[in-house]
Amino acid sequence: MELRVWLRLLTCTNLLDNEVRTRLKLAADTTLPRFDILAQLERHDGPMSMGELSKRLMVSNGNVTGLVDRLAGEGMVIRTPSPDDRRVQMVSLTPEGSKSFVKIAEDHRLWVSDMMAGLSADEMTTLYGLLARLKESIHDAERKNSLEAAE
Amino acid sequence: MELRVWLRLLTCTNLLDNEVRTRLKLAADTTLPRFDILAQLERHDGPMSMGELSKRLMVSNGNVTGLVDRLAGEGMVIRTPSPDDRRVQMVSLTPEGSKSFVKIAEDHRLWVSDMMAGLSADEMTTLYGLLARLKESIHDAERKNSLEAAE
DNA sequence: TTCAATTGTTTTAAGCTTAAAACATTACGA
DNA sequence: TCGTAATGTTTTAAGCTTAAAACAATTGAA
Repeated sequence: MELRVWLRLLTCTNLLDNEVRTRLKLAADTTLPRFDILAQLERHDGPMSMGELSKRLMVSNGNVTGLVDRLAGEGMVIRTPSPDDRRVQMVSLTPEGSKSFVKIAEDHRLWVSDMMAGLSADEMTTLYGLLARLKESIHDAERKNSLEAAE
Repeated sequence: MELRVWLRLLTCTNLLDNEVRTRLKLAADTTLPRFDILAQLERHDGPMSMGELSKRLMVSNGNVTGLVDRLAGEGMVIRTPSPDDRRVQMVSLTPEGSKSFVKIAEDHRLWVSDMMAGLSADEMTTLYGLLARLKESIHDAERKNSLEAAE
């Protein structure tokens, strides 16, 4: 049973994820990782260091370096050296990047709503709750596992 | 609300997925895509063509080429030309590949069960049902979307 | 029979991802 | 002050992934 739930969870996530990526490509000729960077920058409202971006997005430093390279090449973001610390690169949205993000973000919200439209409000609430429980369960298992490993 | 459910769905899937990948690496020094290939071959019981593998796993042909290259390098699978059609490459598990798969598959099942242990049988059933509903909802949205695109 | 379309596989180019190494700079203790 | 440890970023090597191009072989219609 656990394997079947896991398989279905994976199927749903992949369906949704692929659909979002496809539409992002078609509608805005961009990718999800790049969109995520723009989203973080927009939310933060002001320049952000590479390291902070990497921490917020929970991806490696090197990954952010490459993504920001491409976004900078597209004129969506700009890198500026920090005045306080010469190791640090600050990244900020250009006006074009900001404009582009706002436009896509609204589409993105609509796509997701659209794909979940078949579930009632009650079902959504129940699903939301169960996923919270699942998250806890996974965390518990991870904790238990790392304790065992530490022995 | 839809965005919040989506975010939580993604979080759960990524947690579980990353944990499985990490343990697969630690316990068997392999990767999920390679494990998936072995699983298909084991289930099929007999040689399988590259194209069939690619269709079953729902990934591109080129992707399978690379994965099978690596598995063959590790001695887990073997490629043999089809006697019927000289375009076709058949892939089969070696005894070592089969042995290795059986060992890992049992671990894999335990890991997943372990990470879902916090949910009751009722909760699992409810979650399973809701995910089925979600899957339908996504398919409906995709269908609607492709009809619009065809206009 | 012949040749054009189809089918099966591999290669190529590009992007995402990570871990680890390499660099650059800062911080801090002797 | 000096030198080492820590911190921030980039580079490198490896793997996964796709779409599209290239190849190889088969099929089928004229």
